[in-house]
Amino acid sequence: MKLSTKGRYGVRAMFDLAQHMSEGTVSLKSIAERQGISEHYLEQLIAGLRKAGLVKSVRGAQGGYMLGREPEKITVGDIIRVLEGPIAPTDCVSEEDPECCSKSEFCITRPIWEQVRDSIADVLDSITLETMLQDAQKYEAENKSLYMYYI
Amino acid sequence: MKLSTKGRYGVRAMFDLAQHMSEGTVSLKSIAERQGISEHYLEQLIAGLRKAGLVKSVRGAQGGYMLGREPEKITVGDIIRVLEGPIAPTDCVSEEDPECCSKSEFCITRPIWEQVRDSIADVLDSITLETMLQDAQKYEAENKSLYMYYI
DNA sequence: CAAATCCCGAGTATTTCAGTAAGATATAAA
DNA sequence: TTTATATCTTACTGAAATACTCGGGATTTG
Repeated sequence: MKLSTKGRYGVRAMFDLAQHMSEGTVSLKSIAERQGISEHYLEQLIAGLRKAGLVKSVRGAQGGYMLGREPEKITVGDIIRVLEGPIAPTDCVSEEDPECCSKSEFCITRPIWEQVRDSIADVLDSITLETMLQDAQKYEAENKSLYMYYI
Repeated sequence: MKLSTKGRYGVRAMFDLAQHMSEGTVSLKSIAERQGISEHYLEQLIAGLRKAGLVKSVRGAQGGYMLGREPEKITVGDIIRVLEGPIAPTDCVSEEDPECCSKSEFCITRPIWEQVRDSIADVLDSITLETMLQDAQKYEAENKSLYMYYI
């Protein structure tokens, strides 16, 4: 029941992009440096985010990435689903095409995993990049400015 | 963010034990057969459950296993924690000794993983073997008796 | 004693994770 | 037009986890 680095790095990279929205495009290199993530590895993750429309890219010199849409329209759930796959504590309750065990019409444990799935999805879908930006501003206003993103 | 077979098999085995409480001890072989789980593999899982006090064992012929305490005092969360470790979508918010990234006093993403952890724990801790037995009885009363446990 | 049963440690094939490496393609600036 | 700066793409790799299998030892009942 652990998130892999894909999901965690992905959320940090997307938040980094949200923080630097005003700069137009942001290079992968600068994100990787600020976040302490391998550049090549982040490249693979962001490729998925781009295909899903969560980021846009501009090639060539002075190119880079930017958010695919407004930060209030991107949830943590969106990012996690792209990078970790559909939310599913088990295959039989996957958000997309659940692989039900054909042997059973009824399973005593399935409702449990469904509840787990829904409670995770509720949390992740309730948090947008915009709410994260607001939280960050709150912390800064309280002079607790020493937050970082190394997870 | 997937449960492994350890947790899933473990919950099924414990529920099986709960269903056969009246029989005194239940052999590993009979649980494995009913649940369609490898006997040797289940042996390893139940060893952990025994060390945690969730099941008791009786050695020798006619021996077997039984619940370590009343089914209303055993939650799905208890079982999952033994077999999958502390609930923790990331190491930095683990239920036991979280490994915080020393680089940061404050992290914008940690509160998110804390919320995820707590929502999972709330679900798993709210369900006991007793509530599962009651659910099973309800289904049987409705003649929907074809439930199975193969996940 | 023999059979049934729990107990214990080691080995193993497969998959996933978390990258690394190498090069192709596109564009802005000199 | 060349060069530097970027994104894009595919392939490879070492380490760890997963989901078992295998072999044998200890304990109790009939």
